[in-house]
Amino acid sequence: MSAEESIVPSNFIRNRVEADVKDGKNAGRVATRFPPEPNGCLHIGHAKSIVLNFGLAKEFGGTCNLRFDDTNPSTEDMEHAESIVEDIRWLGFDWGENLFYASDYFEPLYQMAVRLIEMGLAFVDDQNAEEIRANQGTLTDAGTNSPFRDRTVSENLDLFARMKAGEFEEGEKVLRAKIDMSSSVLTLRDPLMYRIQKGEHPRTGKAWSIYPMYDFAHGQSDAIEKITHSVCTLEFRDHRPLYNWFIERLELKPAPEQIEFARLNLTHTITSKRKLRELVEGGHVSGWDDPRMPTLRGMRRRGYPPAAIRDFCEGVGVANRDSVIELSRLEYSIRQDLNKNATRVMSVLRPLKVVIENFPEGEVDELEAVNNPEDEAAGTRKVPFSREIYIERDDFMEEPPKKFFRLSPGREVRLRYAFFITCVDVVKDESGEVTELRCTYDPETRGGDAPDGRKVKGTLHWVSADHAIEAEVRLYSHLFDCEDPGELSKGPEFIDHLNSESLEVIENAQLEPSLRDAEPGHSCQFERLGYFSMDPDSTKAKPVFNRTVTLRDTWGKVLKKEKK
RNA sequence: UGGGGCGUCGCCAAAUGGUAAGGCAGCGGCCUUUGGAGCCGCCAUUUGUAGGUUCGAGUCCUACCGCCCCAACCA
Repeated sequence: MSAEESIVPSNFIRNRVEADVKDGKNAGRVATRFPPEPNGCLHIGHAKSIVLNFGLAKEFGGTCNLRFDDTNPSTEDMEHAESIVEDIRWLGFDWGENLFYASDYFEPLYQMAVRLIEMGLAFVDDQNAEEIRANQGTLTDAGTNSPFRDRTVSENLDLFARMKAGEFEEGEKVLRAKIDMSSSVLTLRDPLMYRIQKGEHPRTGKAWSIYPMYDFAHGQSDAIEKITHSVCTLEFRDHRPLYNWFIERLELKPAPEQIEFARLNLTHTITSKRKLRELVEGGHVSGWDDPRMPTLRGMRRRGYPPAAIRDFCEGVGVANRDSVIELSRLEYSIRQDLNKNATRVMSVLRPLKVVIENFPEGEVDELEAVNNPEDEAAGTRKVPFSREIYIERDDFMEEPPKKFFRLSPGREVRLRYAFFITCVDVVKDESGEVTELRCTYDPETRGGDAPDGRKVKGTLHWVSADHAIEAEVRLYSHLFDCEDPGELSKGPEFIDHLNSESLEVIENAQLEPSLRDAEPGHSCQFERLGYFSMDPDSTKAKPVFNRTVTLRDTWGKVLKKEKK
């Protein structure tokens, strides 16, 4: 690790942990956990939490457990758990033997509930959901005590045991903590601890007919695993008093400490589980792994390197105030990684044929090209040059504006790693569309430099027409046309803000032949265009490449500005 | 509305009573066989507002303004 990389920005959580370690709290031990619910797909927001939790453990020589929060069998399944495992591994983290499930603790949790009943701190409530809600009170008014609140311990014990035994139907009874129905903290108004669910649990099957609620399960699970710092998002702030209440009453030691931080938000995207699902089910994207999705699977398919995602998550910092990160910050991390690591290749997205009139027909010249100017060890490769080549349509203009220094009639430019060429003629069809360029080349400039020292302003990428591989290229950009699709509570639905140009498919891109043996997942830079990653949809006959991210494009900026 | 949080540059974010880091974005320039990368420079006389305490305040106090979260048998 270089000195540069080792500079981890400080944040309030790291500072807290550091202070705890220094104070000798928990004998200096640090244990965190990442607690996903196996009912959805991991996304960039989860990545931040993963990086934070595993990062803390690593930095302080501790452990980070992966714990599935599987307390609601009606919404959770093992398929999600498996995909989550795969995603976290891909992101680059390892929990060793420390894979746990909240369902591992159903028995001890049940015993804890019994103890609270015995202490007179929990009771079985016969009210149904509507009644409980009605007696909950409002933000300003206290709730009212359940008529069943004063049942005797033995009655509660009996009822709870029978709930467990499956004697009651769903919704018929719940177990609640006896705290304070007039508390201004709503989570303290006799919160539910257990509800009855008759379905099958993916791991425990039919063994239980009662399941603990989040508030009753999470803190104690942390305590059982001897978690020292239980990091969660801001909306759980109000749950902290309850988190601590259970742990204190049950005298669970050492007591874990809940610390809340602000979840990650990104412009031009959404991370709400519900909305993500709507995108998939509504057919607005091709699936959970659509390269436009902010899911880890989507980003993987898009070609985002896991190290870049980690760098991004660390780079944006951790705070306890809501924030929205600009997408450009993510792209910066992606480019930074790929610039160092991706090999360069020349591919033409929108081909324009160029005939080199003075280059002998049938002859092929093998030119040497650098694989990665940022990494000498990446070496060089040979690229075939011949009489007919393709260049990018955008690289030719018949009537060039002032700052355009690519090809135009009479002008000389460099073909990268090859020769200087001069455009001598423009061939058009009846409609006036340019169909072909006739050029001459200067054999003296082989490799790209003129012995007489003359300079050219432009350097173009190109590919030999006879040698090129035809490919499909999918150009992606942000899924939404506004910065905050998630905040459109008033006004149009988020779905109405889908960017109609988030995917452009090019069917006949021409790739450099060295890409012939590439495998899906392979990332490279198409010089002057951007970074691309080979898609699993690829076939031998027709490779498919996804654009991961464009290169920074200062010429594009100039054009945009002049349009205005 | 009761409670809990939070307001530092367009976006993130440091600064823990000692005189406003850094990154992204943006803007200039240098360099360049990628209009990429790299390099150099510019970019908060001021921390939501108004008062107060102090030799000294982004940090402490008061009031006000604004934003977020909480009334699932979800997590």
